[in-house]
Amino acid sequence: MGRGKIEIKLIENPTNRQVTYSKRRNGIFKKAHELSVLCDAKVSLIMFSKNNKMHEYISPGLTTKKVIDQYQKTLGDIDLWRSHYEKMMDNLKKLKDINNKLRRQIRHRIGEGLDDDLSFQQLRSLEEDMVSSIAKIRERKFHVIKTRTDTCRKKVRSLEQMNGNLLLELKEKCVIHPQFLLHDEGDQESAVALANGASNLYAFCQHHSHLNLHHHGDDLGFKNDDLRLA
Amino acid sequence: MGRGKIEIKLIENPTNRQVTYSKRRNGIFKKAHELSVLCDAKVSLIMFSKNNKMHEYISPGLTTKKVIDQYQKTLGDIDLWRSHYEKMMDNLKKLKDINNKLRRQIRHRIGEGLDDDLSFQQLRSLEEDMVSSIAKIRERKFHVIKTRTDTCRKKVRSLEQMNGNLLLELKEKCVIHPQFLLHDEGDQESAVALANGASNLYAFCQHHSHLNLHHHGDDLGFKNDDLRLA
DNA sequence: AACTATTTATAAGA
DNA sequence: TTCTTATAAATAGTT
Repeated sequence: MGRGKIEIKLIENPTNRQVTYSKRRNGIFKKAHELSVLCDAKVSLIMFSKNNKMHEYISPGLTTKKVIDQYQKTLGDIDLWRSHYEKMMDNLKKLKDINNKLRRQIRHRIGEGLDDDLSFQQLRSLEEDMVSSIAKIRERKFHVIKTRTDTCRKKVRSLEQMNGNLLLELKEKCVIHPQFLLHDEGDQESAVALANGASNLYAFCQHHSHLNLHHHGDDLGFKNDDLRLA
Repeated sequence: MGRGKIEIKLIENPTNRQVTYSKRRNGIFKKAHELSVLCDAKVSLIMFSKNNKMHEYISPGLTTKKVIDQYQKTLGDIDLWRSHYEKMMDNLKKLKDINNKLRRQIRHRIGEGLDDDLSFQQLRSLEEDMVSSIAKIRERKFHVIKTRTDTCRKKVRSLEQMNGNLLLELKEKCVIHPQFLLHDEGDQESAVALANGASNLYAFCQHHSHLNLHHHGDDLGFKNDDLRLA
């Protein structure tokens, strides 16, 4: 803006440079002040000319010291936040590394990526490890099956006991009301069928007394598939 | 500069204010950079918006820290110089005050400016002081006169002694060469006259023996006026 | 330091 | 936020 356009590069002529410095310095100071007033901003403008002469502008009601203090506090906060951020980034990186190692191990253990970078020794070691792992798994499997089988047997015994009791009760009732007794086969299968009938009767009672005795989730410590396995 | 002219006062509308802050901030940063490049100046521009968001510009190849350090050093130097200057000014002022008091005192003591601002008490005190001072001066004057008189008497005695000796010497010489003896009056005045003649003779002898016995300045502790006073 | 032809910045509007 | 544009302001070169 002026008689001619100028390139933004060092003005070689010292006189021109000095004149331009003066003029533009005043221009910037004016603009800084306008910004302070228009937008209620805190502005600190410090400049040293080529011959180290200092000039400064500071928003009204402030001191350069105050601005510098606020500046340094802000920087400090940024540093604080940045160090925190950097620690998080470090953690993230470490976790990703571990994650990748684990994924690789898993791939190896499911037989993938074995020809990538595994030495024979590593393969042998992996194999051994897998064999001993399988042994452990089997041992555990048998233990679980045995436990479930035992549990199931206990249940069966308990139910048989209950059935026996119910059967006895039923027979007593039939003595009092003989019309209930259609057949008298007295074998095991009949007892079970009667027990099922009793079970249905029980469900019927639930419905009418508005009680909710259904079990949710695994509150009682075993699930449907436990029964299926038994 | 814009579609309309605006007054330089706080923009009340927060949206407008924010927009203007953004635009003008960029404008100032651009100008700061141009100044840095055109004039090889060190520019540090720190600003905080109304909601304490910070923005800064710093000349290429610099850090805000460096500028702040230089700023503080410059301020320190200014303070240092100023404190030195202020001490000098203080001293100067004190000396001027003392000077004025002394001048005033002197004026009073030579009887000038007595009606300016002196109370009766002060005048009485001044008078007393002057009287005692005059007494001291007189005392000293008499002491000096007495000392000089004594010194002079001693010289006279010494010279009379010398004269007596010379007179005796001269009489002896006259016995050997009687033609020198014109009168024989033997009284005091004659003795003195003869002493003066002897003095001349003595000067004659000096001249011929090339001895320099003249005394220079006050090497001997008394001067011509001492003799006049005696 | 003052002037002025130009360039640049920007207020308002979209 | 960004773009446009009429207008205000800054300033380069000159006196």
